[in-house]
Amino acid sequence: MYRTHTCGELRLSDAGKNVTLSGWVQRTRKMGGMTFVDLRDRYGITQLVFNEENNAELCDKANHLGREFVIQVKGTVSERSNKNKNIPTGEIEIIVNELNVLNSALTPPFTIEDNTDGGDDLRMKYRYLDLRRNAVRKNLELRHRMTMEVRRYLDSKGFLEIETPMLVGSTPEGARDFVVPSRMNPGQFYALPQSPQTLKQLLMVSGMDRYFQIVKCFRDEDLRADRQPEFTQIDCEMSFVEQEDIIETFEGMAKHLFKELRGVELNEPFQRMPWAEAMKYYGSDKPDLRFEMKFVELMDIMKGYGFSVFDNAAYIGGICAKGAAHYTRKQLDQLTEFVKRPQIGAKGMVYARVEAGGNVKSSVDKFYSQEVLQQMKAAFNAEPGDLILILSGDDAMKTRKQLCELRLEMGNQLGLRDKNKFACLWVVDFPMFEWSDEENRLMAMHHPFTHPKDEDIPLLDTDPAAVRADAYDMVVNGVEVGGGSIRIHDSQLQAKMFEILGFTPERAQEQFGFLMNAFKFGAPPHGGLAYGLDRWVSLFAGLDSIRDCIAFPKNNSGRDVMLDAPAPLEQKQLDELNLLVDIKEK
RNA sequence: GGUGCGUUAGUUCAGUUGGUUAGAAUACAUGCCUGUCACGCAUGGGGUCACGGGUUCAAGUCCCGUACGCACCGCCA
Repeated sequence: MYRTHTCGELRLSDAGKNVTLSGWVQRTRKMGGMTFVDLRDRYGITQLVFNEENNAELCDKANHLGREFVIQVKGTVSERSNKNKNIPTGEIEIIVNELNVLNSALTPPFTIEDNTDGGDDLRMKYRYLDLRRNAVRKNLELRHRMTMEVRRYLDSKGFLEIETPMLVGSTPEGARDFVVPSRMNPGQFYALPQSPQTLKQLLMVSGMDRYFQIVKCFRDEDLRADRQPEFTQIDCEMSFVEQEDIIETFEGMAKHLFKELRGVELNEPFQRMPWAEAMKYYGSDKPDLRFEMKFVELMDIMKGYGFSVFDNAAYIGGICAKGAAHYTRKQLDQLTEFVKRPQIGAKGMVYARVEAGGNVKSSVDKFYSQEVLQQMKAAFNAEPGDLILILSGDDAMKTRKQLCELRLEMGNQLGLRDKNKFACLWVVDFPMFEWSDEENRLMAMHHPFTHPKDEDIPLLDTDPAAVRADAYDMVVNGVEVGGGSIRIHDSQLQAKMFEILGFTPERAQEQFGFLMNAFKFGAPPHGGLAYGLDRWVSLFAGLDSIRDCIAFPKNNSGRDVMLDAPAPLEQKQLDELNLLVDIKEK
């Protein structure tokens, strides 16, 4: 038997027991004739003691243990004379009488400790060592508990977990597909699913009624800190439901997760905000509502006083940072530099401080009387000590996005984005379509199976860009943690949708005929939602990157540096698949 | 497809205006130390300054290119 206990479970009440432990050597400390060894496994650390006076040979053996050696020891649990209050096993230690080295180990390339000296790249290359560290292991444990709670909650609501295939057909809309060549069907390709969207809709046609799946999805797009080419969705679909039923079910699940995994009781219904309002007041479809700092539009107040930047603008708007009037000229210049960065793209920034007496002192005083500035102050409900920051531009949507960046930056600087505070929100009434300059046509904002709002259906013929959808996103702390919609279940309406999206009837039939045909055989009204598991875990663990909650993630270039994938195929494999590789010169 | 930052010891980093033998911490090895737990002390080994080219009497340092890493924009139904 390799062990009678783990390295995290022995306590003072176990004193006197003879035990066998196995694990990794965290570190050794030699104190003259005594040697202490910290033995680690995923449950904790237990201190081993070797004493030259008792057994010189054994102590010498312990002195030659290296970091990360795998050992087994037998000994007696003993109360420590000097207790360590920092670890759960700190009141006891093992007086060792037998030591077996099960495996030696090379010196690891970085220290296996909470505060490792290893950089990201190195830790990814030796991810199996990185996973020995508490920080990363805890994230995987949280992920496990989350999937267990998801299953428990959905099972209690009558959902069936059903697997859908990983080898499916490529679809034209949406992200690029990862494709898989078929050996048995020369020249033909599968694609890995971007999501099981159409399959889960077919399960509704099958009468499965309530489906879920914790499922890998694949998108061949560039990566970000919060985007991996393969990621995990909690994918759900329900029949005979309206938007309200789905929101109720999955708000319930969110509350369940908050309670079980974070100990946070959310009793109030989540805030709802139409998409148009989110864009108008926060410049984003995923506003961070941990802090207010709503946009105030100033066109009526500040246009027409000879300040040409504002006079020529299509949008003037600002935010009020409570109590930030103490910002120095240098700090304000840095904020101006921030909004002028190319990826944000503002031309400049106007600021105004509300002074102790209530006077407003702005960077554009020579254009505006105190009277106008007071009107502006009133529009913000600003008080003495507040700082007002204003952006303008000739494109309202772009300027709002710039203001959104500024708002988030001010939230950061003023410490308003506390990782232990949670602001949950449903963004609803998304537009059905958005214009694509690249494609020069309307594209589905959510996906082409989304049901338009009933009252907007007449607009499909007259003004499709104004049509709103029965689509909704859940946003927590400015992170889109999930989204879904009511689906079209009528083959006629679905055909019309493809027409608006620029599909010919033939092409729609070819790509999505399986779905439209299925709808002719009695499709129930249905809808659903998908949560991003990686993002939920990151949110609960307070991570900056979803990589930290994925056991073996890809790097920024989509590479697995541990496996060194992707890699070229051998010619034999290419031949078998009838593939020719022809890399174009750049 | 694009922008920014980075690449120096096993690791994390410093390296001044271009100027002698490239440093620190940590890790590693050896020795001392009988209650440590980030132990302490001493000694030691360890460098293709990412790669290629250029400027210069002289390049870790300046310039150009390439590769790789990170963040972001585009992209992500």
